[in-house]
Amino acid sequence: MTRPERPTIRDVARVAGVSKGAVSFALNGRPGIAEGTRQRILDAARSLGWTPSHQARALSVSRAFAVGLVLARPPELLGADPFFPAFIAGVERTLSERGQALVLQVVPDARAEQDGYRRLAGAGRVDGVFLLDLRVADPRIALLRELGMPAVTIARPDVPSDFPALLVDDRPGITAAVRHLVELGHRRIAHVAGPAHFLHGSVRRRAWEQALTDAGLPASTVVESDFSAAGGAQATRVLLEAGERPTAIVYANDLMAIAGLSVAVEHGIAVPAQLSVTGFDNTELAGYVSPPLTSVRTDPYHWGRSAAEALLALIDGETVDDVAVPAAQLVVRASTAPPPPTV
Amino acid sequence: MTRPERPTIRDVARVAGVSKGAVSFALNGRPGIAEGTRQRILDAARSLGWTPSHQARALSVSRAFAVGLVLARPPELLGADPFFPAFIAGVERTLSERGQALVLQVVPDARAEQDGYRRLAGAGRVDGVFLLDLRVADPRIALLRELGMPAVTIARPDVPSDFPALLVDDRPGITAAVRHLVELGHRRIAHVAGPAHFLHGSVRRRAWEQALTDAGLPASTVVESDFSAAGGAQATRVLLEAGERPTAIVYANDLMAIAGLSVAVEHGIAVPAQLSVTGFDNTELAGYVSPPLTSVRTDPYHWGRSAAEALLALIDGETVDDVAVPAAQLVVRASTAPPPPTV
DNA sequence: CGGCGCTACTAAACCGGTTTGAACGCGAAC
DNA sequence: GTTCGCGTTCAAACCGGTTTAGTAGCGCCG
Repeated sequence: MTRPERPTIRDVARVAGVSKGAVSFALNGRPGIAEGTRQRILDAARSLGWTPSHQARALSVSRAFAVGLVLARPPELLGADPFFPAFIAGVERTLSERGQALVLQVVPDARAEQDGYRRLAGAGRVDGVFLLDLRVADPRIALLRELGMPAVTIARPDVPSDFPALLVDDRPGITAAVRHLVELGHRRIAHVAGPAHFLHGSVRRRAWEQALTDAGLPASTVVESDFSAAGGAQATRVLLEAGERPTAIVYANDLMAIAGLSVAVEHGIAVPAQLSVTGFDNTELAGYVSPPLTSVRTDPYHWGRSAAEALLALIDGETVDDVAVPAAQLVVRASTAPPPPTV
Repeated sequence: MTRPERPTIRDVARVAGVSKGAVSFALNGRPGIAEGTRQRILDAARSLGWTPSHQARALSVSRAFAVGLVLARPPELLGADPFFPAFIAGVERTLSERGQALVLQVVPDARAEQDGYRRLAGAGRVDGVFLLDLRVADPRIALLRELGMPAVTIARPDVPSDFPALLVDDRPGITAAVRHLVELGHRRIAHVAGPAHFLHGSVRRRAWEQALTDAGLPASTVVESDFSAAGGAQATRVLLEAGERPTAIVYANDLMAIAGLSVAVEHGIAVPAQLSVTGFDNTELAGYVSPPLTSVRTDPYHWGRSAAEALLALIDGETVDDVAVPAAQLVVRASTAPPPPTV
C-alpha cells in the first residue's frame, strides 16, 4: 500500500537539464522555448511517467477543475426519478472530456441545499455549479451571486434566472398530449400533477390547463400528487371514484401513470377502451407495460451535456446565452384511444 | 462576477497578531497554544469569515479529500437501473458528513473504465476508489494495486477481491423466492437471468439452480437477458411460447419482471392464476403494477453508506475487514399464487 | 548563578505547480 | 564598438495551507 513516489516537474527539470520554469512552459506549449529544448523536456517527462499534480495546479491557478451539483432529494426518491441518472451521466461525459470533475452532494431537503452550495463555494471546491429544481424567487440565486460563483440553471419558462439557463420547456409535450386526446374525441381530460412547488410540476399543470382552454374545453379536475408511484395510485383512485369520471388522464410523469394503470385495472376500467392515459418522461418501461404507455419523450442526457458545456464556457469567462433544448415529443402508444361512445 | 477575495490564514494571523503557524495550530486544535491566544485567533478567523482553502490543504497534506467511482455503463441504461442512484446517494451522504467529495466518472464500456481509474489516480484527484461490477480475475484489481490506490469492492460471493469488500449476497433472496414458489406447489420454475458476465447476473442464476436442486426439482429453463425491459419482454416471450410452459418465472430484476407481466397479458395468460412471477430489487413501482409484484428487497442506499465508511477508514490507514450486508428479503405480493390445478 | 526543561510562539521550509523579472547570448543597426 | 532588441532561459516569488526547527521567556533545581 506504499504509494509510489510520483515524479514532479522538478525531476523532469533535472533530467532535461533545465529549470522548473522552462519545464512548465514547455509542457503547456507556451512560446519562448527552443524547439530542441522543448523536445528534450517532453521526452524527459514521458520517460519519467510524469503526470501533473491536480492539487498543485489547482492551488497555483486557483481553480478547482470541478463543478458542483447539489441534489435536494430524500435519497429514497432518487432511485425512482429517471431524470437524475441520465442528466448526471450527460454532465459527466462532457466534464471528463475536458478534465473536469463533478462534485455531487446529496442533501435531504431544500434548507440543507443552501448550506451545500455554501460549503462547496467556501472551500473553493468547485468553479461553478448547476442549479436544479429552480423555484420562483429562488434564494440560491442571490446566494450564488453574493459568492461570485458562476452557475447555470435548469430553468423553466417564465422564470428569469439571472444566470445563463438551459431552457427546458415541457409545455409542447403536454400540449401535444392533450391535443392528441382531444383529437381522439375526449372532453373530460383530468390531470395528475407533480407538487406545485416544483416548477416542472406547476409548468406541466398550467400547460394542461392552457391546452384545454385552447381546445375550447372547460376546466377539468386536477389532483396534485408527488411524482411517486404511491402518489400516482392514490390520485388515480380519487379521480376514478369521483362522480363524473374523466375519460382521459394526463399524468405529469410515467411513474404515476404506470401506477395509475393498475388502479384502473383494479377498478375494472379498461385502458384504453374506457380510459386513456398519458405519461411523461418516456422511461424505458413505458413501452413495456400493458397497455404500452403513450408518453412524452425528453432527453435529460443531452440536457446534461449542454448544461455542462454552458457552465464550462461561463467559467472560462465567455459570455453565455441561454440554451434552448429541443421540444419534448409525444410518443403515441396503445394507452390512448377514442373515449367510449356512451357517456 | 468578481469573486470576493477570500481571507487566508495570513490575514487571520495579522489580525490576531500572531504567526501563520500559530493560526494553523490553533485552528486544528493542536496543543502548544495558550488558551487566550487560541481564542483570539478563533475570534479573528470568525470575524473575517475565514474558511480553509481546500486546494491549499490538499496540496500540503497531499490528500485529495475525494474518492472516485467509475461507472462503466452506456448512459441510456443508467436511467433504468434503480441501483446506482440509491447507492450513490448513500455514498455521498457519508462522504459529505466527513467533508469528502465524490468524483464520478461515467464511461461507455469496460475498456474505458481502466483509463478512468488511471486518470483519477494519476492526477491525484482521489484518495481511494470503489470497484463495482466486479468480474472474475478483474484486471482493475492489479491496476489499483500497482497504483497503490486504496479501494473497496462491491463483491459477490466466491470472488476474492484482494481489497476490503462489501459482501452483497443475492442468493438468500433468490432462494427465498424459489422456496416460496415451491411451497405454493410450483414445479416448473423458469428464470430470466441477467448477463452472465455480470456477477450479479450469474450469482442469481446459480442461486436459482441451486434452490431448484435443493427442492428436489429437475433443472428448468433459463433465458439469459440483459436487465432491460425490452430484454425481459423478449425473454418472457420465449418462455411463454415454449412447448412446456413454466408455471412460474423468477426474474433477475424488477424491470424485466414488469415487462414480463405485460407479455403475459398479451398472451392471455393470467397472473398469478396461470403464471406466478417474482422480481428483484423491490423498486417502488413493484408495489403498484398489476398485479403487485412479489420481489426481493435490497438496500443499495445503505450499501453505499457502508462502502463509503469502509473506504474512508481504509484511506485513514485503518485495517478494514469485509463488511457483510443484511440478507435480501422476499416481499410477497399478489403476483405469486399456487399453480393452476390442471397441467 | 548556570544549566535544564518546559511552554508558547516565530520563522522558514515545504507541497508541486505557474508566473514574473531579470539576465544572458547573439546578431543587426548606428 | 557600443547599443539596441530579440529569443531563450533561469531564479525566485507565489498560491494557502502544514510542519519542522529553532528561540525567547520562565520557573526550578542543584
